[in-house]
Amino acid sequence: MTKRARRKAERPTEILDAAFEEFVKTGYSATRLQDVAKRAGVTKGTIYFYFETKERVFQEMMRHKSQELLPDLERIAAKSVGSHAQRLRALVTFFLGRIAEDRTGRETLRLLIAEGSRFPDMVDQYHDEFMQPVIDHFKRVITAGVTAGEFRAASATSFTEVAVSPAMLLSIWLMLFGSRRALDIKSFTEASMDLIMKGIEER
Amino acid sequence: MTKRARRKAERPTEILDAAFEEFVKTGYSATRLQDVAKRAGVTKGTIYFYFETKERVFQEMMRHKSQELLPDLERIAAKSVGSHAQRLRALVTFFLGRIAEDRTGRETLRLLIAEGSRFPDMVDQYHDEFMQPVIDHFKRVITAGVTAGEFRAASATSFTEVAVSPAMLLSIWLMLFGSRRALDIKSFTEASMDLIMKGIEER
Amino acid sequence: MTKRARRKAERPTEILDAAFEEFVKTGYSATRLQDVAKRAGVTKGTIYFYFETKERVFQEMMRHKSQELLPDLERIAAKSVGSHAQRLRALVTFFLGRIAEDRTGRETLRLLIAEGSRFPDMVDQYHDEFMQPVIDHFKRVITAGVTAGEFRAASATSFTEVAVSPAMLLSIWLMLFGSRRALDIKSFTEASMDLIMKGIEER
Amino acid sequence: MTKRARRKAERPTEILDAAFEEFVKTGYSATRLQDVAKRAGVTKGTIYFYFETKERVFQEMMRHKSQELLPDLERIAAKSVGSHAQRLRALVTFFLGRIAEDRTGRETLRLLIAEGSRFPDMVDQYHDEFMQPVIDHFKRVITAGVTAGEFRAASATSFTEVAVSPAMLLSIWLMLFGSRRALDIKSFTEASMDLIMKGIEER
DNA sequence: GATGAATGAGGCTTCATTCAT
DNA sequence: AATGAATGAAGCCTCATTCAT
Repeated sequence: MTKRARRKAERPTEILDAAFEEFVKTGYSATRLQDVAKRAGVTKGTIYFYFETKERVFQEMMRHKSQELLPDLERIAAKSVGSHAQRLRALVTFFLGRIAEDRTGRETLRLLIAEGSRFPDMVDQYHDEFMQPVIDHFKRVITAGVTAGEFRAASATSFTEVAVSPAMLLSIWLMLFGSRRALDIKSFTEASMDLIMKGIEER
Repeated sequence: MTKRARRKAERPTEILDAAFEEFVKTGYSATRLQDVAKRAGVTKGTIYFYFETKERVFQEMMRHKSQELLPDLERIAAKSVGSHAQRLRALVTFFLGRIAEDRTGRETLRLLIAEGSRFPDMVDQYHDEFMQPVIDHFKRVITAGVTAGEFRAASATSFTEVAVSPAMLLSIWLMLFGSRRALDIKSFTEASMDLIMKGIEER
Repeated sequence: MTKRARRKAERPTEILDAAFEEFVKTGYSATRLQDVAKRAGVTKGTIYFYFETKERVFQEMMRHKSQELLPDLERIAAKSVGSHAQRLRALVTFFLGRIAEDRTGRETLRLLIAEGSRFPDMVDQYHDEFMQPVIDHFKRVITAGVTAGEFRAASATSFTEVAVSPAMLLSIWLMLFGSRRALDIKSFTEASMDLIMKGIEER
Repeated sequence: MTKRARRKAERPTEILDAAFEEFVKTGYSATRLQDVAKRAGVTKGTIYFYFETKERVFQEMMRHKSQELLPDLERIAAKSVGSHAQRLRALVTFFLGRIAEDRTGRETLRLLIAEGSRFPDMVDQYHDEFMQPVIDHFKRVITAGVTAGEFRAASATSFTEVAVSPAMLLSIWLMLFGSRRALDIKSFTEASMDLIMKGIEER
């Protein structure tokens, strides 16, 4: 494959990466495709060669950026061992840690929240392909723990959305306040773990 | 007071209310002041008689809409009675219930998330005047409960941000998925209460 | 006459004076009647009570401000004595001196030049009621001097517009460059006088 | 050079020429870029492709139009021969003749006078790059004539601004009154020449 | 007489999109 | 494939003018 051909094959991705940065910086409406082009090192025309409209660029970018967390989560879940409590701890640790590190995931969520009403399908997709699977991961481990007698059979274990709550707070806090009103991530993670484990364990 | 004077006094609020609806519908950039005007029953020019720029309309609107929850929270906290556990329950119940009912609060948060990078001062203000006070309310009750021996002295009770997590998940879920992917609010509230109370109570 | 009545009678003049300053500062189109009102210590509505439109304010202001130089010139001419050379010297001295001092006259000319194409009648009026009379004043003295044998009978004395030239240069220079590129008015006046007198005197 | 490239190279000039006509017709503030575009045979957007703002269009246009007289003046001065009196005559003849013919130069001056307070740098530039050089041209010839004993050593020859006066009167007269109050240019030139030459010649 | 809230036409400017090269 | 000149719809904002009080 020639260097030129390689570049050609990478163009769309380069454009979507550039689009991500620009959309994050100024939001959908206020972002100029001109700036996306400049950041990607191409010209406006080139963007229109690969994507029909600005909307399309946004949608493809979101699709492109949304598919990174889930595989890792599955990998973690697959190879997790030990008691159910240990497995749940591993899940929580990984998940919160990932959110703390993963700026892309947070910004994707931000864009989803910001532009959701303009792109309802995208929101549905985010729910079905990310949110619900994440909740289900938790549900699987927790339900197994209940069956095994490690966790209480109660509303806290049957409605696992609540176990994901700390992750959501962390996401929003980091995207909103970032460094301006810093959050002690380590303490927050410990507190979350403490609350969740003590909250569901059988006595 | 004459009819004219009465109108003048009410105009700014009418405009800000209309602005809220429009900004919520399409976001800051994509909202036309023209439409805000129409919704408020005035013309473009009138908006500029009361507010300098579109940015100013947005900021004033956010300020106007942000100051509704806190007083109620304080009222609840003030007149709460019983054990610390009972008081915490009352707080959680009120808070989640309020989020479920209060579309305005959720949409305000949505706008803050969406346009935060454009209005950093607004974000700081939101943290200082809303987020932190809410956390502090929880901290006060929980800390008192720890002192009284009702709650465990542990990370879950020292880092009270985590107790607010369910509220954040509920907010985001409702603003994002709304009716499209309904959440059983009653069950979620029960699960949250269950997790929090069991998670922090002394055994 | 009551104080109120007196104020009332002065209002139009106050407005025109304010209008002069504002129009001078920003030109006809860019001047806001709002600012004129504020400077005059009234509100927009009041201006419209006295004048039909912005155009009218401008026209009346120009009429108001244009009628100050001529009477003085006539007074000087009337009471001038001595040889024709002495009388011409007096005229030149007064005229250049007056231009140097009279910011109003210069700014009026500036506005006329700037907005002339919008107000052709105003230009005609300026010519007929100011420019031509000034030239005629010079012509009267110079022609008398020629008849008396003091001045040469030549084109320089028959086409007296040329004797007014230095005044025009001074006007434009002061209005354009003002203090930024200062002109030595005393030297300029001397040079003008020298040129004119030596240029037309009989030998 | 392709057709497209040729257009691109010519566009800015075409736009500035169109801008000149429109600004002359209605002044800076009242001129619509829309009309400039139409006259240039393009659309609004195209103007903004080449120039940042309306102000910029005006400034570039003034720069573009201001640089036409001086080179000719220098050419005339360079190849002038004969006595100093003859050389001065040539200069005056050329200068007044040029002003009479050169509508562009007069309109440029008109715009400068009209909009000078909005564009002070432009005024300074006009002084430094046009006014002063012209005066210096006259000064050079006259001073040489004084040294050679042809002209008197007096204020009229040391302060050469005065020798430029007739040109200024002619400019203003033509731009203000134009055809409405016609001036006999030939007679005016003769009278100017007569006054200047007799006014400075040694006897 | 005077006020100033309200109007709405109109101008500057931006930017998604097109298309000839 | 890629460019970038050109378009023109659309939005923010201004301000002359009106008119109820």
